[in-house]
This record gives sequence, C-alpha cells and structure tokens, in this order.
Amino acid sequence: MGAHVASRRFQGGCQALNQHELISSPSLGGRIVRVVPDVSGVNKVFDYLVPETLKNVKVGSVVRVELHGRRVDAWVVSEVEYPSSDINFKEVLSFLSEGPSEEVVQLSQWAAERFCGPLRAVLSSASPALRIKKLGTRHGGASRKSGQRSVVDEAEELFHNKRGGVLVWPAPRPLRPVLEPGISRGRTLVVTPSVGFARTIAQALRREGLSVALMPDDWQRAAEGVDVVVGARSAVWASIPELKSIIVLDEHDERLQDERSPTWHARDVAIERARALGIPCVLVSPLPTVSATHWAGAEAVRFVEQVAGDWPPIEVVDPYSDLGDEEKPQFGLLSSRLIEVLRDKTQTVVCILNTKGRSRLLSCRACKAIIRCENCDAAVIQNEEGLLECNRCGVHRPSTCQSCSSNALALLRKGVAKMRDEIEKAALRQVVELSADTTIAANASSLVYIGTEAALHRVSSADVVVFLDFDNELFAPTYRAGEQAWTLLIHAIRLLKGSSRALIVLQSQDASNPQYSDFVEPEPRQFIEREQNKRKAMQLPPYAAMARMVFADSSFNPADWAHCNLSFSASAKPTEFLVRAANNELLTQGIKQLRGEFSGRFRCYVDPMRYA
DNA sequence: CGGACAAGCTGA
DNA sequence: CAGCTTGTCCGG
Repeated sequence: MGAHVASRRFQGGCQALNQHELISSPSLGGRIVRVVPDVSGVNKVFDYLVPETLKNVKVGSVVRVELHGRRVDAWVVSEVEYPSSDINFKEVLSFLSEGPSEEVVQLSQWAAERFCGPLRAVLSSASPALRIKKLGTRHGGASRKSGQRSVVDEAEELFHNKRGGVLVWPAPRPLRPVLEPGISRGRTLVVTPSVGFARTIAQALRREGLSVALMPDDWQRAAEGVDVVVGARSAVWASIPELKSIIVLDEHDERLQDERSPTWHARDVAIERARALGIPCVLVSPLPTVSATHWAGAEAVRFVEQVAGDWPPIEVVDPYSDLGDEEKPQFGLLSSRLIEVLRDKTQTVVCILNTKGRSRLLSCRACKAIIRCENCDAAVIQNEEGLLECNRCGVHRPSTCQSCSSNALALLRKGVAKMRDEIEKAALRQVVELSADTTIAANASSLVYIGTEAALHRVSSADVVVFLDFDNELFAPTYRAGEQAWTLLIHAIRLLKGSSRALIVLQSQDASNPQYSDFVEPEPRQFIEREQNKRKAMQLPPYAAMARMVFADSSFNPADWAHCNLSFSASAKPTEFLVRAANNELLTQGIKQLRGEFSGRFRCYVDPMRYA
C-alpha cells in the first residue's frame, strides 16, 4: 500500500516536480535525488539513492541511472526526503558532469511550465556541451580598467531601478553606454539574437580588459566566474554565480525565441531570472515588442533621443499605381522608383523577396487590392472549396474582393529566380541571386543582389534595400506580423550604415494603408501604442495567451475538453489547433490538466511565432 | 523512448 | 493455438 501511494506521487510528468510535496523527515538510507531522464517521450521524474561514494552529486548534476532496464543520462533536479525508507530505490550509477546551477534548474522548471514543454529540452540547453568533471572558482570579478565612458542617463536609471526596464535605443551602435551601467554593477549577462553579434561584443569587451565568457563554448568559464557572459539566446541559461544584471539586446528580434517545444523566449526567461534574483533586467531595442513594453510599464520604457541618421529615408511605393497601363503586365513588382534606383550603377542595391507563404497571397485583378479578412484584416487564402479563409480568426467568405466586389482574383507568386531575371532586364546591369551557396567577393562594388530575407544576413553593407513585396511581411497571417516586419526593416537599416545615400524602398500594392505611415515617419512611441491597442482590442498576447497544439493523431476532439477552460480553434490540419486562454496562468493550467487527462500525445508551442 | 505484456488477427 | 502484428502501459 505504501508503495502504491509512493508510486502515485510520481504521476503527472513534468508537472510533478514540486519538492515540497513530500513530508520532510530524516531518511535512513542516505540522500535521495529526483532526476529527469534525458530520454525523449519520458516526461516524468524518478527518484534514486545516491551512494556514499558520489559526494559531488547535487542539484543540476548530470548522472547515469538505470531506467526500465537501460542506462540513461539524467539531470538531478532536487533532493527529496521520504518519511520512511521502505521503498527500494535504485542507486545512481555514476556522476557524469557538472550541470546547471540550482538557480538555473529552477528557472528551467519555470520555463518548462510557462511554455508547456519538456523540461529535458530546457535542461539540455542549460548544460555544457562537453562533460565537466569539476568546477574551479575564478577571481571574484571586478578586474577592470577604470576610465569609464559617458553613460546614457536613461540606461543608468533603468539599471538603478530594481527591476530594470526597456531602453528604446538603436543598438548595436554605440553599445558601450548601454552595457556600462550594467557591467559596473557586477557580473553581467548579455543576450543577443545572433552568435555573430555576441562574438563582436565579446571581442570588444575583452579589448577593454574585462574577463568575458562567450557562450556556449565558455560554459565552464561562465560557471567559474567572469565579468561578462555573452551569447545568443541559450546564453540566458548560463550558470553564473553572483549574477548582478541582465541585458537583452535587440529584444524585437524573433531569433530570441526557440522554435522547438518548449518555445521559450530569451526575453521572458531573462525577465523571470532577474525577478527571481532581485536584479535588474534591461531590454534594448530600436523598437521593442509589445510584450516588452507591457512588462516594463510606461515609466520603465525610456526613449533615447534619436540621432540624425538613425533612420534612413523610407519610401513606400506602389508598383501598380505609378506605372502606365501598358507597362503593368511586363514589370509586375517593379515600380518606376525601383527601376530608377536599379539603373544608378553607383549604388549597391539589395532586393528582398520573401517567398515564404507567398503563393497564398491573393490580389484582386481589377483593383489590385490585397484580399483580406473582413473581420481582422489579415491576408486570407483560398481553400479547396474556393472559399476565402482567414487563418487568424477562421472566418470564411466567398471569393470576392472586399473593396470592389470583383471575383477575379490572382495569386501573387513569383520565385526569387524569376524575379532576378525580370529585375536584370529592368536594371540594365548584372543582378546576383543570393542563396545559401552564393559567395560574395569581399570588395565587390555596386552590385544588385536579390534573395529571400536570409539575404539580409549575407551582405555586409548596401546603399539601398528594397523589399519587393512588403505586404507579404506586413499582412502575414500572424498577429506578430507588424513586429516581424519591423525586425526585417531594422536589419536592413543597419546594412545602410555608412552609406551617404541610404534608402529603404518598400513596395506595396496597398501603400495608402495607414499601417504604412508608421514606416515613412518612424515614431517608436506611436507604433508601440498602436500595436498595444490593437493587441488589447483583439485579445492577443500579451493581453491573452495563445498556443499552437500539435497532436500525434486525430483522436482529440476539442468539444470533450470544455472543462479545461481553453478555447480551441481548428486549423488547416486536423491534428493541429490554436488554443487561447485569458492569460498565461490559465493557459498553462488548462494544458496541464489536458495533459493529465487526455491519453494521446501532443506538443505545445506557446506564443507561436507563426501559425498556419 | 523502448521493453513488456495483452489483445487481436491469421492460417493450418 | 502458435506466431505474428498492434496497442497500451510504464519506468524509482
């Protein structure tokens, strides 16, 4: 009977990690540790006895255990006490490696719960790539040169504010003033969207005489103690003793979110980590997300005065309305403004054509308007029955244009290769297609490039960046389309740094849409406020919680699960659902309940970047 | 995940 | 009813 009660306590998968669940009392047989096996599909915890010989086994340690007849790696997540010693535990077989600190283990548990995914995956991101038998202790930090630079007042204030906040600032240009107030407080964690950016920062800080750990390679150095730990999103899991502040750079960038379940976002993890430690977290971006500003609250969002040249001129042009009728069929996505830019042989031009989901974008043959959902304004697609269907809100309607009632609709689809040919014809000079296997000559001058959004990461500078079809970004069927469009734009703007003729061209077949006015006259305050109001009105994150759920088979019927207080909407795939709840707590609670009661398997993607 | 065991299907 | 496939359960 006692064994049965004990075994019931292990039920419930990754949610059953509450170490306070068991009554504390001295145990007779030695230390008992609760472990998470590194086995996919086993989202449960198990308890093992630590033999006297393995003294270095502690919370976070990677150990070897026998589970169901096989030997597997596992993380120790807590020590537990049993009221009696009548259960025969298996012993931990061996100590394999140092792992995340207890603080990071707890943070991982928070993230697994908040993002409704397996703890194993988070612990894996938080662990060293190679085994570490023993950690040393390094200097206590603060081994730094004096000679501090002038500091941006706003950044300074945010770090002195106990909680931190959001700094609206065109990083990565002068970065030192933003990092300085953090670094001067003590050990600092800097998280960036890309490894390249992290490496640049690490090099710059090392040149100043600071000790720096670049994640994930310097896992051990970070755990032993350095002045600054810097890395891409998984650096947010670095085990750092006596952490004093956290800085997230380019908070708007979606690369800060992991796309596998659990879909943790480094911004959210950083905020929670700082909260738990009672240290400031400062989020930096030229245009922070609604989630960031909502967390900070109005008084902790600081706008740094824009420097001239931060924003290059941005032109929105309509490739249809500004051409003569006879030119339209010939040039397609080529506006006269674009042709003018292309033909100036002294300028390097980068053209971006995002082909993702392009084939699904519809336009009206008669009035050229983009076909949108009448309810929520998202771009719609045509389903198999020929009806227009909104992926965002699920509304259907017959195939007619919302602005002129014509029923002649055209699919806008053209690949990069085809566009390259057209552009080359119009440009009267060579156009290079940028793809994964294109190499760019180091000092190639004044060329025209074309590629998907990945091309923005493949060139180092340009005079002009043209988004051939910005509607595809701005009206993408995800609620974060506005922010994601801005992310691309910010990246493009940084490519223009150094050019005296910097220019951004956004081609749109709906240039008069009010959403475009934000781009012509960028006003971060206004954009943030408008975006916030939109999310609030439509009950979208962060004012509500949302997840994509992918079931292993089609045995799930949402109608049977009303008691979980989740609202399900079907998607194009029968095994996928979009699920909503009023807030994150209700979402995780509902999903937890569902996981407990529903027999089938499913994966969750909380705050999904994109959803079909 | 992958082993254990149970229940279901087939063919002589 | 052996021999095989398919399903469900469970791991300390």
